[in-house]
Amino acid sequence: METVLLALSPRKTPIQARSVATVEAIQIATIQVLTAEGLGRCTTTRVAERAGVSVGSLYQYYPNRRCLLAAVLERHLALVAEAVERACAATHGRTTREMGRVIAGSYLDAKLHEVETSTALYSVLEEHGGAQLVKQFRTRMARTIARMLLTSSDRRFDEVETVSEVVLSAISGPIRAVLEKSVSPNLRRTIREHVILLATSYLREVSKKST
Amino acid sequence: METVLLALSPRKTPIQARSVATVEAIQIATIQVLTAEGLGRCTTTRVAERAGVSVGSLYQYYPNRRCLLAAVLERHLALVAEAVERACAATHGRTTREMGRVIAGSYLDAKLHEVETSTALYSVLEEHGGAQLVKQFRTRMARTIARMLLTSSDRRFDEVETVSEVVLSAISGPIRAVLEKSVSPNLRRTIREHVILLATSYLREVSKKST
Amino acid sequence: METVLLALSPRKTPIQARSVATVEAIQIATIQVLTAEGLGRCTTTRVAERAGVSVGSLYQYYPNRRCLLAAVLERHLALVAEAVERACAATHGRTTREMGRVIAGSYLDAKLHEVETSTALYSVLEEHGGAQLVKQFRTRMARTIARMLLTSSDRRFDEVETVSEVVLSAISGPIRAVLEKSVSPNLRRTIREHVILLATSYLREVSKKST
Amino acid sequence: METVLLALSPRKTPIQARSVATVEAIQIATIQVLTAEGLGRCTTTRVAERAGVSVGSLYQYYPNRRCLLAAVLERHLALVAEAVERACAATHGRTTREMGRVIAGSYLDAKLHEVETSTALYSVLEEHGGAQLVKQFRTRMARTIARMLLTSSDRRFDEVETVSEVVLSAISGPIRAVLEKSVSPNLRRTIREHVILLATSYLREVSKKST
DNA sequence: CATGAATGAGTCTTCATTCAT
DNA sequence: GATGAATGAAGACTCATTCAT
Repeated sequence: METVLLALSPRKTPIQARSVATVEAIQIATIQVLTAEGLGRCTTTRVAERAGVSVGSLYQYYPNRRCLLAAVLERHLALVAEAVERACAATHGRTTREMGRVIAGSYLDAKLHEVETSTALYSVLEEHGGAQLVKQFRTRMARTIARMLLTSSDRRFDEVETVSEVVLSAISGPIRAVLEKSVSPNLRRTIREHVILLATSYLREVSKKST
Repeated sequence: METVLLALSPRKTPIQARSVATVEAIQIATIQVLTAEGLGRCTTTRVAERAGVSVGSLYQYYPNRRCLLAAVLERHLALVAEAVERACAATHGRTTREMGRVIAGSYLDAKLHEVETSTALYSVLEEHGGAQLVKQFRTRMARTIARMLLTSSDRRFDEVETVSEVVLSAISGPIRAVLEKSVSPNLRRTIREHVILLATSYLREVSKKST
Repeated sequence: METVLLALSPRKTPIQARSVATVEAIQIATIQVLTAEGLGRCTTTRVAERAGVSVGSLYQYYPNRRCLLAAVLERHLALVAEAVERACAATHGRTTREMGRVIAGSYLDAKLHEVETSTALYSVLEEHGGAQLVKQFRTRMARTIARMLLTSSDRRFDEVETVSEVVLSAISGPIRAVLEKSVSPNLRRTIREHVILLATSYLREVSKKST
Repeated sequence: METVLLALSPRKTPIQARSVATVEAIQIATIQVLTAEGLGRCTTTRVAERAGVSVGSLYQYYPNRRCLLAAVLERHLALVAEAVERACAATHGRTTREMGRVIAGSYLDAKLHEVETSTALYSVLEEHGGAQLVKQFRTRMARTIARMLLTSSDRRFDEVETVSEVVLSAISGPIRAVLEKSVSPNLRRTIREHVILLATSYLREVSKKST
């Protein structure tokens, strides 16, 4: 619903322009409230207030709180997934080392790019079908990664499915830690390297040299 | 909180024994309700009912809902941490490979040992200071691991702090995935191996051979 | 209200024709929504949507929801009243038995003729001044009946007022029952006969033979 | 639920006494609010306020508004049904005329006995499954009446089922009219006689002399 | 100490109505 | 005139917490 509104709106007739602005404002407000107050206090009223619209308007675009949260989460996940997919697409046929680098790097960067949102949304994960959404997007990304791994120029993988799911989930742990603690740029860079190391060394370990 | 209560009751007179039983019942009930109904519907009334006591009694032991949840979470984290610490203690002076194996294995096993609890508690993490508790316990475990790594018989580590935090958080990602999806015992074993691989290969990569 | 609008538009210029069509559509939509969703969920928005017009337009014709409902109810009551009145007019001077037959029959038939509407509107009765409207129309019908009874060829009535009000209200009970239960055509015919019997026997009982 | 609470409470322990009082207060308040404000404005908040308790208490005894209204309606219907049944039981074996008199009389008296309640509840009929409740109780009463009619000392009935349902519903129409208009005691008495006449003449008409 | 009835602030959600376009 | 986005008051319902018994 909301995705549709956002996705397709090449022509913004005056009326729709207002709507789009409202929806946008609500999305942003949701993240702000989430960050400032926490999931528990992220009420529809507060979101609407922060967005500068009435509750009624909020409900015009989202059937209920659950869907609002899910929509915001989904949007974020989609952005991250797309970033990773773009990076993977550009790395087909390269070495496994480069692939590991790309996986860890693009994921980390995408998340860091919207730190606020990422952090705010962790709380939404466990409820509102958030877990399911994450699973869905993770599967989608894992598939992309698996496809890429099969094109490695120097190594051959068995069980690409499992392997890609494991790298992905392994990476997200440290990333989360980085996001939540406010680490110094320096330490952040160090950790970035470690995460890449984690990915590359694991990938090498579970693959065989291809002649 | 609850730990405190327990800690302060070395002598169990009949009356105190009852208290302990009640506290125990409440803890268990909390997890059950959490599992069955979700954090949102995990109300003090429901927990008390399930535990077979009155709400009033519940409030005798926990000043409020927040503390109840925190106590349950803390207890779980403590169990896991202790398991990992025990395992680490028994692996001082061994090879890095064995250490990686032990870290991943003990953590995974401890979590799997009380799957229900682990899964139920994920939702509590983001609220009620759960994140902080987790951070605290993770730091404690990371420290234990760091100490162990320094005793490695075959390898030398720089930045043990960072390394141990990274392994730990890297491991928890896949573990969580295993817990949430109900995977077949077979796949579970496969993943277990992969997680161990992940840990050992990373540890080798970030260390140097010690002469 | 709506009746007024209709009354005042003998000439139907193209524009007014559209208005009439719109009003008609709204009336029908109201009954449909009432039937499908119940009074509580019969909102102006839903009615407008069903009628294929905007809420704004609906408010062009009816100042508020209350009036809309009242108008629909009034229209229905008027139809029934007119049917009964026509039947009565054609029965002046006949026997009391025929009169009872006509009262019960015409009322029942008029109601059955638009079962949907009748049933849907029961819920409107108790609110929106519905009760008052009903009272008003019932009085009007009772008066018509009273006038007819006085022309009976074979019987003489005292208290025609009371008598006609009693028949009328007595008849409506069973009719309603027929409307609400979905009875078989067979049983329906049986009940029809009984209702007629009810009316005729009562009328005979409360009247005296006229010499 | 509520019926149960009321029905069985031979021993009123202190604690229950409070509950019973609360429930009673809520029931009364409901009728008062219904009378004073109408179904539409009969909100749970208002009822609670009028009853001098908190909304929370109301919801302790009734799961939702619907059930509250249904409970009040049911209680009233039960009272009326019982009155009619008692009267019928005492009239087995008598003449049909006496039976008609008893049916109409007891029904009318029972309703008049709690005019306020009766009137207030008409609005509840059409919603909240009220219609169904009424149908249920009417069926119960009709059955009682049917059984009685079969014992008539002077007349034989075919289709007792239909007959008793028709009398019952026929009677309720005028009764309602009496309740809603505030008629003079005099007219009320007149109408009472007419209703009885209605019942008796119909019963005679649909039966045959038994030898 | 245990109990569980009572409280009422705080949620989500709906809907009649208005008014800028 | 038509439209439908925006409004916000109001309602149903929940639940952490207290306290008289």
